[in-house]
Amino acid sequence: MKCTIKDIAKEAGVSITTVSLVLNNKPCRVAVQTRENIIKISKRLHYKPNSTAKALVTKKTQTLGLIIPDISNPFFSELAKGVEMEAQKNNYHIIFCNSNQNGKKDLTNLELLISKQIDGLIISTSLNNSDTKYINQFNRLIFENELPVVAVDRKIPNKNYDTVSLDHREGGFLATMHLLELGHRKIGCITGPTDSDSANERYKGYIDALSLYDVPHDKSLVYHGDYQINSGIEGCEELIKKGVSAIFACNDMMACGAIRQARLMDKIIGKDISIIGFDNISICEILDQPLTTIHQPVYEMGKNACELIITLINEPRSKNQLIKFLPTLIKRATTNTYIED
Amino acid sequence: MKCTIKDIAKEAGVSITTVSLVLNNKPCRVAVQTRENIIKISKRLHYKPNSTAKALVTKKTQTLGLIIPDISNPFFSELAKGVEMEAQKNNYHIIFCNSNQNGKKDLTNLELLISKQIDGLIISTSLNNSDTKYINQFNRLIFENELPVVAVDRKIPNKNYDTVSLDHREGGFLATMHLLELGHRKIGCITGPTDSDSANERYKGYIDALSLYDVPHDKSLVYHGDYQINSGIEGCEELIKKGVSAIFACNDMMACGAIRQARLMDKIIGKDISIIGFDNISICEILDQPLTTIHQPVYEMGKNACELIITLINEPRSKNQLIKFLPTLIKRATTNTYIED
DNA sequence: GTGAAAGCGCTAACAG
DNA sequence: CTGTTAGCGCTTTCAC
Repeated sequence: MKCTIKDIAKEAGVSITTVSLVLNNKPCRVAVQTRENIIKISKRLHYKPNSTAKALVTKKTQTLGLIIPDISNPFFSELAKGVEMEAQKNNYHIIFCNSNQNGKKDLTNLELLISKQIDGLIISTSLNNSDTKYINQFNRLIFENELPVVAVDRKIPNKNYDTVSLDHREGGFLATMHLLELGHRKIGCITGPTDSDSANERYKGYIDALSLYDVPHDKSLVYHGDYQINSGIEGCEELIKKGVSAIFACNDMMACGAIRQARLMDKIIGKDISIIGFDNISICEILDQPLTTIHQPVYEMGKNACELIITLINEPRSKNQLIKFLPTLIKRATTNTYIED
Repeated sequence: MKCTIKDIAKEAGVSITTVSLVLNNKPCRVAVQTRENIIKISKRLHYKPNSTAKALVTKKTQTLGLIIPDISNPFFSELAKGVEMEAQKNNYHIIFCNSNQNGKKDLTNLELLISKQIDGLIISTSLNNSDTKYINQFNRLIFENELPVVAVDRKIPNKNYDTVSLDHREGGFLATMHLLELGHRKIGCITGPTDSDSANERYKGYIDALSLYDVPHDKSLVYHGDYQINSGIEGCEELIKKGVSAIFACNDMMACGAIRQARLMDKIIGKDISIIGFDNISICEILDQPLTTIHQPVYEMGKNACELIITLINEPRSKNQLIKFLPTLIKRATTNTYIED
């Protein structure tokens, strides 16, 4: 039932070498007739080469590892899609591992993937700057095994691998500029968690834009959130009390919370108050008042990371790349021109 | 740098057999001292067994294939998470493939996965009943390679593999019963696409509930949608005109559309009209008026599918299983007691 | 207690 | 144009 290269060789009355040569389209002069015969037989027998055996000798598994914090997070599932689609196109397979925001798991997953002889790794790490012990072990493993690595979204501490990420600062800038251009001057900001680099960058972009418009940076208009819906609600309440006419929420979840709260306070969104989010999660469009937000080209980032790792595999000495994608503004219904009251 | 069993053997001054024995904890009498020495050396050298080589001899790769239509769909990413978490627990890895709703890709993906010697397959197929040619090839491949298979959510046409799915009919029933119990009698239904089994089942559940309450099934109160937001909008408009006091939308996307439309028509949701969805996608909670809906335990389904495939791998003769998960009602803010006007 | 040797399915020199 | 042979890294009988 299961047939190997041997069975075909026997059936065709040739050596396994010849079969291997033919089936791999090697530039080798095999008589057209033998060639066709071998192909015919391999089809009849439904021959499927054993990639495990092949990998053992070629040292190439055509398999990539993908380590992410959580596949059920829309950001990462979209990323995974981009990676996988590109991989499929290039005859690679993806083994994915959830690390569950647990830095230690990044390490154990890496060990297992190395055991599996992956050709390259794409990782959005869960390692924190404080996990020194794991970080060192992680980097040593990569080094010892000469494993090509591409970091996505978050860089690996203490080491500069090729990286694909988003320019979060530019995103924060874009969002705030949009509000400024609409005439708003008293603009509140609900930030993300302070230990997140990307959240901090978004916040920096907000400051950048304000200073470009010579708007003094009033720290009392900054509410420190945690990317969860509740901090959107609480932040919004506080900021409205302080009289802001617009709010930049550093992610869409918090923007949703802000909308909810603003309505509760009888504000009409897009009139009494403008709200802009960040991420462009799918829900933004579905809302009965679609959310203005900053879009991250996540799919493209995944695709790109995959392209990059494949290049790295084929040209190990290619120079280190640091690709930053640019976010874009998606204007929808929650932001509008400032009207003095 | 990369070290094999041989290196350890040489270093320890023993044969590779002994090393293999020790490192695999084989019930073999190896002197405690040699044993400890081998373990120490393998640690020092950071030995990582080559699973490719191991697989070649054991015929087990500890790898599972996961074929799904689209990882970026929240349903499937949640499913994938359940599968992967359980796999990790059992020392299996997951190779995932998107088929992009393309039945033919199910086939090519399967071929590649077989080449990779996966131990088992979990699949939510994109094959339609009409793809006879591919279906037959698909089923033949599985059979010839004696590959353990678990179908999730959607069954593979023409063949009864072990299956993990949701009782969609019960879900439709639950949703409609909820509305009936609230006193509604003129209940509209926005269905899913007619070629989707699960959509049809949900609709059947709606009919079941109506008949239980002796409410005649008025076909004019059924709007045939396609699971997209727009059919929710259009369906809602039509149904409101027909004077329904409640709507069962067969998925949450359409329910969102319905809410949008109802508001546009100046109806107060939960008062003038009750709306219930299906799926419990994450957005339901975030909405400023959280959606009442039917929850599918997707994560558990993934976990279960993984458990099932592992059982199947270990006990190939275990009897065919057909696991149906039960949906649950999540009461939130969009449904309420019927008030006569 | 430990080792020699065969072999998993395949590729790749090297011969002929 | 085709076959012989060695070997990838590991497990597993069987012998010592």
